[in-house]
Amino acid sequence: MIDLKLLQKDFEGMSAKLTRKGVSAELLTTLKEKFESLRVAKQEFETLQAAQNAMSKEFGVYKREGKDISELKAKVDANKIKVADAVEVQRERQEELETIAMAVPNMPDDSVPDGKDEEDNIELKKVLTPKEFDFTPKEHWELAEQNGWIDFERGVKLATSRFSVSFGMGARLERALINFMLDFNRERGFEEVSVPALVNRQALEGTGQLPKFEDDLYKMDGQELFLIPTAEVPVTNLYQDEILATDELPKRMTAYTSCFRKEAGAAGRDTRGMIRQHQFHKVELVAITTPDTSEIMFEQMVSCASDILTALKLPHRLVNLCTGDLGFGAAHTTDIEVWLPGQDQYREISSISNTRDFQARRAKIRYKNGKKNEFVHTLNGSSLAVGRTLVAIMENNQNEDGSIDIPEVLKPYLGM
RNA sequence: GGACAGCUGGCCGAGUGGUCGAAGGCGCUCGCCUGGAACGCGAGUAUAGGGCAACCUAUCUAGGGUUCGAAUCCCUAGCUGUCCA
Repeated sequence: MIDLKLLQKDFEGMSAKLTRKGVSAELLTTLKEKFESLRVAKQEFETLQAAQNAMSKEFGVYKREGKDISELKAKVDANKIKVADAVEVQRERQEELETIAMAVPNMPDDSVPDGKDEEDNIELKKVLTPKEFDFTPKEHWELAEQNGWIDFERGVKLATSRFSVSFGMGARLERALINFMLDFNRERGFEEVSVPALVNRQALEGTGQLPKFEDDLYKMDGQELFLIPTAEVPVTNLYQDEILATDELPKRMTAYTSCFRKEAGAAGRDTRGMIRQHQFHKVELVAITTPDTSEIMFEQMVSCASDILTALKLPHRLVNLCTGDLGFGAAHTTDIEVWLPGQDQYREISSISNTRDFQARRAKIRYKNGKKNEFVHTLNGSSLAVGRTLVAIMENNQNEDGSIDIPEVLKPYLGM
């Protein structure tokens, strides 16, 4: 959530930043007014409640001393009605404010380029040069089927479209990749955690998926539980509503989970193959830091993900997402795109974001800065999307006969 | 699935309608004591919000209710434990 106090203090500054994310100045003005009117309502309630408390105390004294209470009772009864009204007003205003405030995205950093969509993202650097093929490289679904690694039809039979099944070496490679990534992350100082794949509404509000993006989530029938779209949700929310000691920070965690997305807005995109599935494996990095160290952590997380690709000898590039492509909660994001020779283009395989205090404010994750409690910074990033990594291995390591070379670093994980 | 018991501050634990934001203990912080430490002694020690000082509001698992007034009574949910299926 954006800082509503800051909005009061520096309306111009915040409005300039949020306009770049398509938030209108009118909405922000409304928000500012609602915040102020909530403050007034709170004060009114507190004044009335203070009177009520004082009179109730007096009531006790009267009773003990055996005085006549009828006059006091009349006063207190009258005030009680006022208190009830004030509570109602306050609740209404609170709700109005939250409805608006929870749907406002994070402020983009100044370093985020303006832009409409991924076309406007800025390439930061390339790592490893794509290999020249002396034949036309195939796309991964062709290779996957030829090698018997992935069965797209049977996935659809079991569930619906955008589900697939891995067999044999395909399945083993997925498992090897997950283990390799988790080990790699652990060596970089990220503690492995294993978390629930179902979370409640509060968790999703904490990280920003709700209330705005409910359409893309799978919800349990008749229960306020959702399948996680990313491990970022359970892992970040581990510390929801907690005040962490400074020496506990930074918290660095890595988790492997399945992720579930309806892909409601992606009809027709990537319908073939396993680029865009409703269920996919992902190894995630999450960090919780003090505000002054979050950018250092960000660089470490980007390096971690990029170095995994380098270890797998997969060419990739880093791009700085533009305002139009930036996610709801992110202040800035670096995407890592892996080279897919079959598709003859770079495709997203990881996304690393610093949300600064945006999620911390929603999830109430704070730390003790001396005597004061302050919001932490939270960061998240994939390292990596497992299915897409497998796709990249297939396409980059293919031979003319369709066979695929196994990356050296994975061989120990495959007993080779 | 059924029955019962419980959920209080960092931890343990007292508290069954008003003087309880909460005794006592442990822990922690500071001071005294000491060559240094332990022991002992003294003081302090929840969180959030508003004024940003006095002070006020909220919080004893969560949500609702009764009452002038709730940690304390009632209802619902969650969790934990014990027993029975």
